[in-house]
Amino acid sequence: MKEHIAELIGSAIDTLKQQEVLPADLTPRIMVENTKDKAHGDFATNIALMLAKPAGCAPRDLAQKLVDALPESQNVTQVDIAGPGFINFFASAATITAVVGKVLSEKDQYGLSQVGQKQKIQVEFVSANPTGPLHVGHGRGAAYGATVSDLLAAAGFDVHREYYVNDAGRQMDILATSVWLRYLESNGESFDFPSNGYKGDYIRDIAAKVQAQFETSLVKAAADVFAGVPADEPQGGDKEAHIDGLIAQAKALLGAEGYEQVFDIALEDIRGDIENDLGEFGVKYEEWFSERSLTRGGDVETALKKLTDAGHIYEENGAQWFRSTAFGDDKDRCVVRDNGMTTYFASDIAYMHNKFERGFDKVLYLFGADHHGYLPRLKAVCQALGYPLDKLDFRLVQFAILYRGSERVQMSTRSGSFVTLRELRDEVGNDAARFFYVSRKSDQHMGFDLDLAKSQSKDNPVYYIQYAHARACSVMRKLPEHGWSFDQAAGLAALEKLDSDYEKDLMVALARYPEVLESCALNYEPHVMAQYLKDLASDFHSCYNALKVLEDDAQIRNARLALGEAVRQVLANGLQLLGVSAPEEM
RNA sequence: GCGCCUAUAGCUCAACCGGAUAGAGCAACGGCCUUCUAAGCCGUAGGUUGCAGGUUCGAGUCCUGCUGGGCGCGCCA
Repeated sequence: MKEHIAELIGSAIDTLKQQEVLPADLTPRIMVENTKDKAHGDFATNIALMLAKPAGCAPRDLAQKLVDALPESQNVTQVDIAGPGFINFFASAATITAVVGKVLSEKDQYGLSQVGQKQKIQVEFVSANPTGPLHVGHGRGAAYGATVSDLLAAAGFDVHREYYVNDAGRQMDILATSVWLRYLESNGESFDFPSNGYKGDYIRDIAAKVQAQFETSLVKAAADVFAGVPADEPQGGDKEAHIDGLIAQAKALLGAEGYEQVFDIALEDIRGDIENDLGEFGVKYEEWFSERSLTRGGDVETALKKLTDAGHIYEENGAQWFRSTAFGDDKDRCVVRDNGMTTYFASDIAYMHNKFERGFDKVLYLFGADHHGYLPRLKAVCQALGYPLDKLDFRLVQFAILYRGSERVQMSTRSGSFVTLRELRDEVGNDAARFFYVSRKSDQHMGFDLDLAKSQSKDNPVYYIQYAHARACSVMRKLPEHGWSFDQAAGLAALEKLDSDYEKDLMVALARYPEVLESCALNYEPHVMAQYLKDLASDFHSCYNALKVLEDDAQIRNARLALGEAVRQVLANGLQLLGVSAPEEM
């Protein structure tokens, strides 16, 4: 309908151009909005306000000329000029009721868009280091990424969801060594556990798996393990040097093969656990992309060579640097250390190169807010590799600040004192957690009160929407008790009998769904969908309380059933996109 | 010190890429179940959109400065 009105206005503008009221070279962006106030009709445009200056006349005068030039339309019953020069359109009853039949025939396809034109978009999100279970902070990124991905798919994009597994590097070594030390403990060795090691209980669980698979074959005496290792912090030493010393000892005593066995058990256990956790949360990936595969497959080398050949790499102090300052970054970035090891950033370069090589039209990074400092260097990489910047998109997801009541919860992965995503899901439920996470704008800081979220009650807005859905189902279930059944054709034929504001509001809301979906997808803003569903549910609850569906009058009854079913369908479609279930009864 | 994000009702958050009287929920107060699920509905109250300027027909939205909060600035990952 908005498109239709925009066409009418476009036609009027063309007419005015011919009459030389408007300059011929004008190509205005015609904006048609839903009105907030019923007195302003159903749709409004501010076009006269925007074109007043180029036309050289007062907004209201121009509005009048535009209205005079508007073509006739069966869909429009009245056009007003209001306020400073808005043009308000009143839609015909048939135009408004048409959406009900459309929803009922398209069902779960209603609202899907082809705006993405099957463009291939790669979405990377969560990508937390596989050094422990996900905590509630990761949950927001997971829910946001999954919903944005699903919205993009619904908008006609070919979406490839990806989790980048940081399975290389020092943190993983610390993890593997922590597991091995716990394994030694359980085999009777005693020593002070390194202060910088991973201390969560899950480390012992993994150690038990090492035990089950290798029994005592990987046991070494504690005295040998700690021989020559720098002192730990509590003993007046340096905790970093201490843990690095232990890692070196683990590699030396176990040999490359033995060390990798422990390492791989730890990695696969935690990565698999994360995959299960996210899977239960309704968050699925097309691909779990291994960082190690970039190093081992020569991708890092290839990407760095490409940058070197293009003259973006230089050597200094025995290390190699990427000249990211040439593309607006604060400082140049090291890619190969003086000891010959490539940096984490070198892997990032290779990964981006790899993404582009795979032919994605768009590459979307969803980061936690603490990674915002990476944007300039990643944009630099994109340009240095010779790809246009508009292929790249970033969204930062702000942290959820945790509270227990009014008290702030401090979190640290290393110390093991975090609230896990799994704990949250167990206590709040997947539906409430998914909904809560995406109901705020992603770049907005979010206060997450655990006590409130765990309260399992009315405070969780998701129930409000689910209840509306369940109510619509409930009415349908009641039909047989009265000896009735739903006659859809009769209902659709009688829609014009639904002339209350309650019913009209509902139909207008239903008609908005496709544009809400499209806008959410293109702007990566799932919270707008959450908001929309709350509004739709609210309209439905109001209508439900004001008007009885199961009337004796068969025409009205079937018409209201048709409307109710259409609302139910749209609620179900929207909830599905948010990863929230749509229960038939509560 | 430099950079990014942010500031809207007592609390948690919206406001459709500059539009009409800034909206919901929770908390507070008052009504509505012998009628389709009261996890609901209706009503009342609550605001100088952090502060000060600027841009224009028009600013919560855009620009500048200031203040408060979050985060980031390694040959770490």
